[in-house]
Amino acid sequence: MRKDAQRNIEKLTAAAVELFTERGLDCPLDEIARRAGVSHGTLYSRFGTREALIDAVVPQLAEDQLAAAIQHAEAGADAWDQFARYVEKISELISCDPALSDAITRRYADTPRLSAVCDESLDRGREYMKAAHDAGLLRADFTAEDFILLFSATAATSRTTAATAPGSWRRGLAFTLDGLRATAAHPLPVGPLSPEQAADAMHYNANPSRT
Amino acid sequence: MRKDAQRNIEKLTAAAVELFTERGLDCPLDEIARRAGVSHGTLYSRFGTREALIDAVVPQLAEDQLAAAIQHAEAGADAWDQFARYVEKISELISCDPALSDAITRRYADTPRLSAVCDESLDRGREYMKAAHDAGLLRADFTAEDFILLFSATAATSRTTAATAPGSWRRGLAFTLDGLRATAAHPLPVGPLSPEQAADAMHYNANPSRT
DNA sequence: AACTAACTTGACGCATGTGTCAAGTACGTT
DNA sequence: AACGTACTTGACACATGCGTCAAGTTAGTT
Repeated sequence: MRKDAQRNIEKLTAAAVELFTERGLDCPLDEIARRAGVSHGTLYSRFGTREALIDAVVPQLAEDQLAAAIQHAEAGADAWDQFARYVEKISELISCDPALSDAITRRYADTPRLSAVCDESLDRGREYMKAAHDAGLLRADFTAEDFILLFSATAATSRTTAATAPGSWRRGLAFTLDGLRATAAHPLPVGPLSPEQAADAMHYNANPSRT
Repeated sequence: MRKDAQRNIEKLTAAAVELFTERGLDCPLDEIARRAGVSHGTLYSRFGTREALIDAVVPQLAEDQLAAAIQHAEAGADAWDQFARYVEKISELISCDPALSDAITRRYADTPRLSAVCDESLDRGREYMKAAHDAGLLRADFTAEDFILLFSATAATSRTTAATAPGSWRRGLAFTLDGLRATAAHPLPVGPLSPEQAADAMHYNANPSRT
């Protein structure tokens, strides 16, 4: 690898981090190249596909932030608190960083490293869930597959209200969390998603193109 | 107005109803023209803008369906039930009909007739809310402006899971509704949206274009 | 049946974004 | 310092979608 090529990769990586964070993983590749100060041909020749660029850049970003979420959760007083703080913090990440939002909701499929990072974090969520179940604080019919319902709801709410009422996803989430306490439970109208359904829903490639 | 022009308007209207319902209010105008069997130039000369077409076509659609929601709500046994059934039915409309989803979440702004229809339905929602408040069944800190949080969450969930687990928005909503009962209430982290914020959030023109 | 105004057409220009490739540039080796 | 290869460039082709308009067509009046 020649030095100039190496330098370009670094410039592209840095620009990608910035733009992904500002605008989400679907931002125009041309802009990334422009901000990096190279032609977009270079970007294609270095990374080939958007997915490859994402997978080269975002996992680190995600890992750092998701680690912070775990830390935040650990400060919880009891099992419920930890569960709630975990969900809140992930939601906060989703609402503050479009890149994280797209990562966690699995907007792009061919990003194995990124997926691994996110899966790992979800595993932690599952532990908090289990602990809260065992403590009898989280309603028993909440399953690991329900996380996606929480996160996609928050993602939508924060997108809708970001411009006018930035924090209000917290309000929506608080309503839902109150419904997740064991004491609030009423029978649910439909069963949980199967793990496969949840995985598919996660890999649902946004840009709805209801076409 | 010449007869052929009249006929074309009818063909366009019919095609628009179909495509809006299938794909949402943002479907390509060219396709509507194609399905109507006219050139897209005709569509532009008859309606001028997408908003004008929407406002000519969707209010009727919305009115019918929203009326059904009211009817569905009325069947509830008590004030809570009516409130819940109202929210559920609106959510169902959102999840089954992309046109309704875009209408209710106010995806396009310059559609006065459509807005009026939606506002009217929201007013009914407010009445159910009030009754449920008065009966002490709905948590006191839920405000009219919180409806948007509910609906945008459902819209997102049903978009995410429509392909794999069509009914699961009901599950997410059920969690939240359980959190809206007076008995489930815990203090909220942030205050309600102001009416202005809610209005802005509603008029938030989707197609996020986080640009 | 001729005429005119209303109407329709489809090609055009515009903008955004993806992905490719021949030609030109520059690295670093000899 | 000359050379070959790795690398970069920017124009190109492609696709989608919006919006316009001169030219052609048709309705319906005289």
